Amino acid sequence: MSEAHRREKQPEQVRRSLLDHAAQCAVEQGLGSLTLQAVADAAGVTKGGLLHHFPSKQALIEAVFEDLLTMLDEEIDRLMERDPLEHGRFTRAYIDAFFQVTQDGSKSPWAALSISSMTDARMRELWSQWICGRLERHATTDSHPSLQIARYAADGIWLANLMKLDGMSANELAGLRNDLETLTKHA
Amino acid sequence: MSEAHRREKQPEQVRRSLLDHAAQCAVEQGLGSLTLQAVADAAGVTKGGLLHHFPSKQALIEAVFEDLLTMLDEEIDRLMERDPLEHGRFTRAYIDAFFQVTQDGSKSPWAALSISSMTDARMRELWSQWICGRLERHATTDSHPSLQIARYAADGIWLANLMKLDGMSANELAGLRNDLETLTKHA
DNA sequence: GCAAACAAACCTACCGAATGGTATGTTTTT
DNA sequence: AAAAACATACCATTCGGTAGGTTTGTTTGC
Repeated sequence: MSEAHRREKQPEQVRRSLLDHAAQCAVEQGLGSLTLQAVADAAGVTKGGLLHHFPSKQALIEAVFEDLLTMLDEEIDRLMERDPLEHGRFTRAYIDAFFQVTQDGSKSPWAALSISSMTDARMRELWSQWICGRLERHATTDSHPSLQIARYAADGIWLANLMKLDGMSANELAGLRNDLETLTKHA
Repeated sequence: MSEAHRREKQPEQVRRSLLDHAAQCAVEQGLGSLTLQAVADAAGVTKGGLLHHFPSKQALIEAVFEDLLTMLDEEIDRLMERDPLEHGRFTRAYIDAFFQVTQDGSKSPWAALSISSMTDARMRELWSQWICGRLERHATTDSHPSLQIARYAADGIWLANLMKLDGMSANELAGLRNDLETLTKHA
């Protein structure tokens, strides 16, 4: 049925499309009830085509998670470059990055993904490794207890936004973000 | 095969057993891949027996969630009674209750449950209503920004413990809890 | 430079296991 | 006798994964 068969091959674009649409499908239907067929349809290929790029559902999900993790990592680097203050630089970038995806509410690709990741050992490992590595890298500037609390609070706020049917108001979020930023500076 | 058929009927106990084992199964395998058969087996009844108590899978899950929510609610009341200080009384109880389940790590019945609840609109509603109601009740004592941050941080810590393969050490948790408690008192 | 051969990128068709749910029977309680 | 508390048997479907085909791209041999 699909013409992907007959059009010129674009493996990279197809792969990207699969990752993006898988994330989106996961958001809309929840990762548990995510189906290969739905992802394939959304990406404009067949299930067979999908399984050519990702040999199993698990592989697909993990790839999406790694993809998002990489994006987060890069975004944090970007934010850190623009921060003149050394103390708490990573923490502020972490908070900012989380507030960015928090604003998107449950529309964010992170929503369903990171949620269901907790039931999956492999994904917990990926996340655990990432955060541990990052904290180690910035141990000299970001290990103060206040900064730890601030990061946890950012996680909590992110979580609260997922739990709410309608996310928090922009004002509310701005206020909270300000409070957290203050926390990272007064030390 | 089972003898539940032939033994004396104990609807209340069976119902309780189903709720408990459903929670436990959800923790072990994740709510998404939770199966009625597994729950029924664990509780020592057949799938038919389970479906007699809970007409559908969704109904079972919601019942478990409501059950846990009720327990949390009662525990918080209990903790609040023993707190002499008025300011931040609810917040401290909230934090303490969350640290209790946090200590259990991913063994806690809350783990998989509350996690997957985010993909379910009905459960988000239940949680949302509970926390909103509670915050309204204690508006005069628990609406200070610092308390809000403290509660969010408690959520974040709880979350972090679920993400880690091995939870935090008892020492680490104790330290964090102390920090949060301080946050609720200096105003 | 140009086929032939090979590999990569898809698609179609199908299978089998798992699972939620139904319908109905049997035993116990009231 | 009626209803509640179970069990047994079965159905319909969904969904992940496999097998093998077809088309497109790339490399190799001459």
